[in-house]
Amino acid sequence: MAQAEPRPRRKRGYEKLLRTARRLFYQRGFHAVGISEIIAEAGVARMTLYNNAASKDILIEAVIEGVSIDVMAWLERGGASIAEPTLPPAQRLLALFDLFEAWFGEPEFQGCIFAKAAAEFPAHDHPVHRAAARHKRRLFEFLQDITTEAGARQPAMLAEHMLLLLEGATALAQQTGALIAARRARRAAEQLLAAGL
Amino acid sequence: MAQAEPRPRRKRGYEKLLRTARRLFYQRGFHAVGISEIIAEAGVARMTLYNNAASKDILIEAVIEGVSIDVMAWLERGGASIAEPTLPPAQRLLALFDLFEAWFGEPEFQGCIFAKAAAEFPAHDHPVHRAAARHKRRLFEFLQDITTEAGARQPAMLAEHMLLLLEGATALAQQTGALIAARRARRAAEQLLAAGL
DNA sequence: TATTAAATATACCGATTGGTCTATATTTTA
DNA sequence: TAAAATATAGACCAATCGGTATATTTAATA
Repeated sequence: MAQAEPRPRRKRGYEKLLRTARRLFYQRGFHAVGISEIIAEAGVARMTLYNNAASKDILIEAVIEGVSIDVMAWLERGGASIAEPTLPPAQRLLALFDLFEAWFGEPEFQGCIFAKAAAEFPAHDHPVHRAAARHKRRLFEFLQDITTEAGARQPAMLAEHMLLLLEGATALAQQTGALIAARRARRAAEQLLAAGL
Repeated sequence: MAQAEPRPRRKRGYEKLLRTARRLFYQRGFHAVGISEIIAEAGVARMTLYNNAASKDILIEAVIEGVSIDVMAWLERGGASIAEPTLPPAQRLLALFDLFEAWFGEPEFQGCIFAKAAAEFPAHDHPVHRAAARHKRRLFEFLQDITTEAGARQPAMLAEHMLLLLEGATALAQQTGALIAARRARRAAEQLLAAGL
């Protein structure tokens, strides 16, 4: 019964390409990073890209979708006790802000990759823009599940308030470099929770 | 002999170039729009750019700074009754959210140009990034003046809460296309004002 | 009016862009 | 082991990139 293999190593080159592209796009921007640089840094042949993605835009879309999947999986798996069932829901929401503060402090922090994607591909019907919007919707639903569970009077509104604060804090932290934004957002969240639960 | 400094000549071509660049950069992104397209659309010679700005980056910096000046002047002049001295300060803060809602509804709305600039020029010491951060600081001080005048217990914190909500609403509106974000942000602002005044 | 700054048109540059093609080699799987 | 994916190197492409050079013309001011 030799079945416990981790995963068939299919498309190793493309996966490495995706990881490298994710890093470079996030650190320097989608238009600022060229194909040649990505494949050189990934140590991969040019055709490894075009055999798997029809264009740079589609590669970017795949990167964005990959990040979204990873983020949501991490949140739902219980990253930083957010989904910890023993904690009261309000505490789990506030834990999110602590988590964001830690994120802002990381040296690689460069803001929200979805906000950046939507900014660089402003057309609402562009696949990359749509992928970014999709993620924000997933995030909202994730928050709404918690506010509902917390017994909020208006779960959707409270979830949107949390999302507004998280989004604002991330944007300000990236623009001004002031990671205190997370702490300030947490204070605001505490007050909104007190009013809305 | 202290002479009156020579009146700067009008540089009509360059000013038209700046206006066109502002529009194109905002609508489609800084890296996505090339020099040739800008000068073609402005109907201006290539050298009109390079006689006034040493590089594309410096042109972008000038554009950003110009937008910041216009925005701040408009706010301080009393755009949409925000600086209307007859209104109570709390109402003036809330008027800002109504104003943002109207902005989100404009067909040309594409988010915050400063957030986009900071996203496309992520290096904190890049002149364009610094210019964007500068504007956010000005905005914060503008808000802080009002919260102070309103007699807030912690004017700085309240101002940052307002900024977080405005920033978050703008980011979400651009990414998801949902202009309801402004209305939701206003509701949150009402609650935070009630708690903080 | 003479001077001079500002704007013009156009040709040019090397580098880079995203993308294609081909022919060979390496893995994976049936 | 053979067949079928997958990855390889690298030449090649037209188009565009940001930026420079030069010589000419337009327009504002002293």
